[in-house]
Amino acid sequence: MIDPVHLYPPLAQVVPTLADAGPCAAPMTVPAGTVLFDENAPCQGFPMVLEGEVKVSRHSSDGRSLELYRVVPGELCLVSSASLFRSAPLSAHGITTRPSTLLLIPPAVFRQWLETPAFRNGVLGLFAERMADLTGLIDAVAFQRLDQRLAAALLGRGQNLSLTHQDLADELGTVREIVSRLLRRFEREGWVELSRERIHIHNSTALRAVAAALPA
Amino acid sequence: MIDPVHLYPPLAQVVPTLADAGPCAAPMTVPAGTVLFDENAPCQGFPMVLEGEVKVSRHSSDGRSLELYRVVPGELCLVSSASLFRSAPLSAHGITTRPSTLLLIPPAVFRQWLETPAFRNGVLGLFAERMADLTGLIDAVAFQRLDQRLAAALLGRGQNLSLTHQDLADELGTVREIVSRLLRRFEREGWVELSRERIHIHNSTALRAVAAALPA
DNA sequence: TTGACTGTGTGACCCAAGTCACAGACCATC
DNA sequence: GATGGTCTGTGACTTGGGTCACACAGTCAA
Repeated sequence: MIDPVHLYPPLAQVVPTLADAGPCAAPMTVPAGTVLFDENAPCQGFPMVLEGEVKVSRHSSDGRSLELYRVVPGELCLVSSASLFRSAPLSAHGITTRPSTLLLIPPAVFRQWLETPAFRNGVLGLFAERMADLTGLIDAVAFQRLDQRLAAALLGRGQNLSLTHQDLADELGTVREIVSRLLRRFEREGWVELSRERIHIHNSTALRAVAAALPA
Repeated sequence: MIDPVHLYPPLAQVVPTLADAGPCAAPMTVPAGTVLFDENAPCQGFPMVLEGEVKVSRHSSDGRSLELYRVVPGELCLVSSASLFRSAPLSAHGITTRPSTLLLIPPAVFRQWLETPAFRNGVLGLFAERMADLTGLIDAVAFQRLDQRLAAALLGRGQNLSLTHQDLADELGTVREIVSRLLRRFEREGWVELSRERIHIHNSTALRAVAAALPA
């Protein structure tokens, strides 16, 4: 099993406690593409990601979708768990992007862990982090053009991305055609090179400039 | 002074504790329009609204602004306080919409209060609530047309609203002209009646239908 | 009453983004 | 190598929303 001690911040400090209480929550391993929770089926318990990645997104009535954020190892998935703190569930959609190992912490245990200040701070820190993500997303969606957001989405994943235009569209909350068009533009500028399910980045500096809305 | 006992949920249960620790945090009263915190000047401490209202919004580089949510009596302002749980501040703008009384809770005291489970749950509930607000806003901005959002913004404030088109624009993250145009459309439909700084709602059912994107 | 200021209405125009309808390209596998 | 799936490119068109440049109406104070 994965040693929780190597989980990275901000919950790392809690790990001793976690290790103590470890046996009470069975870690589970699921393949990529597993739906952990859904618009109308919140999961009961606090999923902590030990390995892998969970993508949390919202879906519009007309079939588009928009990624809210991703949960990486060491983090708790708060959208799902947040519903345990309020009456109504937060409608969002959680899916693993790759094979993942999760710890599903029962509410009772979670509440008990909250007794320790370090864990508490970790959780509050996570909430704060998520709020930052969401407010950032809000003004991206409200105030930025799609080419900027697309450029930003391409960065920070290495030189070679392996995904479809539809994947990017779902991430940005738009449709495939638009992504294709913009990527084509980027290619004509010589910033990227496109092939099937593959984007190779040649000029990340230019992309960064677009993302920051600097005049080209 | 306002009796905290009458503050409404979700922090109501905490009030005994609050009353105990009351003297350590001086309540302060400020006029409407007071800027509590700013993009680059987070307030140090956890402001709890006892009376009045705080509007939290973001501003774009090109002068537009978008309301994130409002903090009403009994709630803590989390955006500002959230920065105390992470390295970077959450850049947002907080301003009172009317004369307000606030309790500024010092971090040390706050952390102490977190020892009591009821307070903890209240705070986590608030965080969850805010996340719900924000995700709701995200898909409004991403997936809804402006007439829907405007209609929604008009509802739930009584029959007679007294505000300028610019106020609504700032709330929705758009510009005045668009709001004027849409309101004019609503007026031509006979749903509202417009005069200077005043909107009278004649047909809230129709507005609700638009807000819900039902075919007119 | 005369300004000055703040709000409102509006028309002309622009552009980003979305829609529709395809045509190919690539890939698997039978 | 035929066939059906998934992915990609693209042109034509629509449209929502934003920009600009005004005119004009209330309101208030000097």
